[in-house]
Amino acid sequence: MALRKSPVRLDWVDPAACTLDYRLKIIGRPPFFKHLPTEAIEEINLQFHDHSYPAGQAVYFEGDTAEHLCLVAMGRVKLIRNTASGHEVLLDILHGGEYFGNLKALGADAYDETAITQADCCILEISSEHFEEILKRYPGVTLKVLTAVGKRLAESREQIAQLSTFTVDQRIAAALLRLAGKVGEAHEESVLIQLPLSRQDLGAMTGSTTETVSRVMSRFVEEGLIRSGRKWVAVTDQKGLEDLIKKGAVN
Amino acid sequence: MALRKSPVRLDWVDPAACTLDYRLKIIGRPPFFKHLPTEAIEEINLQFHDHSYPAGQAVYFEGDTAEHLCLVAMGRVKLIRNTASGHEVLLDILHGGEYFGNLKALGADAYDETAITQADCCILEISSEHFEEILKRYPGVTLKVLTAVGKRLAESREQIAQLSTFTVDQRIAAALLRLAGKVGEAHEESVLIQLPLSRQDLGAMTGSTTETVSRVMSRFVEEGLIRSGRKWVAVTDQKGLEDLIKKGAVN
DNA sequence: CGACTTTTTGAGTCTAGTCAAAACATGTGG
DNA sequence: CCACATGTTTTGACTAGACTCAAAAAGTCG
Repeated sequence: MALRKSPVRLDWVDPAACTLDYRLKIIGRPPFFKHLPTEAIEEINLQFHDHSYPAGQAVYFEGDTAEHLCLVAMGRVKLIRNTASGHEVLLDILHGGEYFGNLKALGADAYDETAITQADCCILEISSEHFEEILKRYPGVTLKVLTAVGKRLAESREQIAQLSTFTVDQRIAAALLRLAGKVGEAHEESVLIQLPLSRQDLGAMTGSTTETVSRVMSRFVEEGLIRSGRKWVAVTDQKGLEDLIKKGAVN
Repeated sequence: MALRKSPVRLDWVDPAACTLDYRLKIIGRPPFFKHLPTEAIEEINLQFHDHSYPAGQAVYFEGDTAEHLCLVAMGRVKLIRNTASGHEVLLDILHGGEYFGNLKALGADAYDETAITQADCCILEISSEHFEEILKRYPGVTLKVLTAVGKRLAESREQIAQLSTFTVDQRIAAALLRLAGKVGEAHEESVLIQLPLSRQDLGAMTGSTTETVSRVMSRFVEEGLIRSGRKWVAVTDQKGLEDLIKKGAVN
């Protein structure tokens, strides 16, 4: 069921790709800027600096002083925590228009996770101070930021509940559905998850191991729930995966 | 090693206990009100209503329309999520001065967890609208709320990392240390966790089962790390528990 | 093609869950 | 104050899900 070549196609990122037009589009995406008029976005744009990162490079490390709020303009960014035991936990994968830097810029001192580019990226960064100025100038934004963070908190708690009660099968199914909903690209028979996703990544997302993920995914393929190859996955039977998650209810 | 009677003593709560003085003290505790002058606290106080709940009663349920932000004045409140599989996940246990209601009041529609009193409680509640008015009147508060929510997000992510990589032993040790730090009461040889805490509660906190928690705790008692009885725990060897958590590093 | 990475498969082990029953506490009412 | 009803904790035996280690197979890229 695996294709010869990965069907995942990420936009090629060259440093010049972040045109003014594109920057404005990206800055207008986060829920806390979306409602602002074009002039405001243009003004805010002046405070952002863009940086290009090749795939696999760190934007910042866990423990660094939290000086920036970042927006993914192009590419994909992984948020990772390294535990004392040397294990890697993949907290989230972000794509165009999503913010990170965890808003530590506001009050806390250090980043509590590492941000690594998963593909070539263009990242827009704003300093803590400039962001606070924006909050002062556009008071409505603060409340929206609060809502956005609240949403992330809710998601984290959902994740906690899942890790606490789901089997590995269910956690993997949930992760695939979440990613499909987020960066899914509809094809004839399936929804392609538009990012390079290895078994190891999935293991780190679900609190499992590469080998176990591999076994489970092979079974999912046999059962016709997904199609998958090296570093790519497509969901073919969304309802089937959802049923698998609910199935725990029988216990 | 178990005492005949639980050493945990919670203040008795009678409906009249929430005197004006006490209310003002509690309202001044959350990080987002702490910095306000007395007059402001007094004004804010007028928007809060107090409610008494006997132990084991729900303040609100998961899915209810999120209409209130709450403060624990007296007693203890458990934040719980019920999964589709019928399992209970204990997200947090709150005590005097801590807020809950998850700030859904700001933007989102429904509570995403159930709040149940673990002991007799006095809860201060404020409506969504009144809270928003306060945010407008005291602009600095919004930013502090944001910081507070950000902190909870960071804690949740820590929790995710722990669930993903820790063994049950380590998760239980971490939970005990967290609770000891939060509601711990120093005694000669130990730190008593000042709340009624059953093995089942600990199971729900650590994504484990009553039986497993019981076995692990018995071992902890043997090893002199804790002392425990029916619905109470005291940490006797904090460093021992910390070592246990770090021990994963050997893997 | 050949070096490298990722994925798969296999066998063995162990942690933690399940089910069932006993032991223990606690509070109640006689 | 004792006996009973109830809820909590402990213990035991068994099972199974998932991890570990090791090696082979399959993709990918220069």
